[in-house]
Amino acid sequence: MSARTSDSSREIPEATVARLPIYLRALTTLVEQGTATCSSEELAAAAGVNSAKLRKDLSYLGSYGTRGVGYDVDYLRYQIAREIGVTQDWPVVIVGIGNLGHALANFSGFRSRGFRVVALLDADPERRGERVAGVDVRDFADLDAIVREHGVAIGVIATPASAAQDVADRMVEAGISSILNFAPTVISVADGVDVRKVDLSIELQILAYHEQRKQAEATTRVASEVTA
Amino acid sequence: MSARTSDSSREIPEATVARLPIYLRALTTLVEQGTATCSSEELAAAAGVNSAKLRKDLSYLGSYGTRGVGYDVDYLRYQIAREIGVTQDWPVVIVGIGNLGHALANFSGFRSRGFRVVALLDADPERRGERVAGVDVRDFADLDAIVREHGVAIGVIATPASAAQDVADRMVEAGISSILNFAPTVISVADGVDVRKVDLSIELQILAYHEQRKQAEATTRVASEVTA
DNA sequence: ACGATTTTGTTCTCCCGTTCACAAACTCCT
DNA sequence: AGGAGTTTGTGAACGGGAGAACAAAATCGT
Repeated sequence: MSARTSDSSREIPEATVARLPIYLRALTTLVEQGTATCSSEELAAAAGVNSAKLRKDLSYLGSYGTRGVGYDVDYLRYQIAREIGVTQDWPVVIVGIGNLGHALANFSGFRSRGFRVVALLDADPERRGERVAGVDVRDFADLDAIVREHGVAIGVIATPASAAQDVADRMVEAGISSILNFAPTVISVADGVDVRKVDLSIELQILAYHEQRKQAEATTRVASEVTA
Repeated sequence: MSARTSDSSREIPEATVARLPIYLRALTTLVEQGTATCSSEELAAAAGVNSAKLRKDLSYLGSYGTRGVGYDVDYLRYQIAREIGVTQDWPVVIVGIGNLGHALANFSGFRSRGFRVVALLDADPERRGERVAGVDVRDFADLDAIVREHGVAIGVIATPASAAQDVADRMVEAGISSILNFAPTVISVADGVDVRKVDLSIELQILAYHEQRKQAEATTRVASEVTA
């Protein structure tokens, strides 16, 4: 075991990693439709990307296609799933069971993609005993025990912004090393811990910016037509 | 009106646009704390970015800082808000009032940032008459009338994946030109329509990939320590 | 009034990601 | 068997964003 650095040494670019789940979903749809093989062109169309980009992305994983033929849908699907790591089961805890926490707990896309919600936590005693999506809401203080028991590596923060940093600190302390943050605030964590954030209002604001530009351009065009 | 292309001709890079809302939020926090001025270093820290990047981002909007001093928090906040377009009021419709739709309708970050939910729509007759966050759930067929009446430009899709493309088509037809898509599927729209997507399971999968890598590296390290 | 100090705005360089274009490799048909 | 037709995988060119580094401009102290 020395010359064969074969497998895990390939460094996959971040932009590619972000697209692999999209390809995975497109392939799953194709499998359900009974499609056995597909070309890069077809798969790219289903994923909404350029076919050259798709091929380059896939090339980072290996050579799983056949020239002149295309890709075996089921085989490629498995390879991508394995590369992402969703062939194994990932226990997840959700902290903050408000409106959003409820929605997340009930989200079927978790379960179907290798994620299992092992605990719902909330600091508010009022919420305890409540049962959401078949899981009891428990005390946030139980975090340590739950992480240890289930070997949880991924935590989801669905609390108000004011609580997010504290929750993140406690998560990292408990041993969680990947955090998905829905709270509208920047959280800082130690090196080695990954944080991704999802912010509804930021997405809307980006749309608003472009919308404003579109509308401004439209009125400018009208104005110049009038003066012309 | 020819030499003075002054104002709206500045093309702001997409990466910068995506960060402006973060700066806006950080500035709002500073205002609430009663801070009058701040340096690029402080603001960058609050926003979780590099200070050089922050300054370059702000330079696309104009010269709103004072060398040797920093930025007037309230003034800069207003300038960014105006640039993004959140000084005006944006009417928004949400389609699909399931768990996620509920959470979105109740999300306070909408209202506080210039977005007003003018209608909640669902195709399921069961849901009608229900009242969420002070807004009645109405028939999806009313979309055209509502868009016309309120001048809605932004639509939010919170339906299952199977319905998303159809909803998007109807939205575009009704005159909506910016869509925020929460359904886990790729939707295609005409040119000139902006689509942004938020996908919970994709974010989790990206985290899973990195988590898997971290764990693989940890075991490799242990293995090599054993053989060493 | 003027130099020291602070902090912005901007230039320059590097790197990552996208896209084009084509060679390699496979199938199919004759 | 061999040529025509497909489709993948990749080398190379290109564009945009990130960060370092510095010049310009403001304040402050003497």
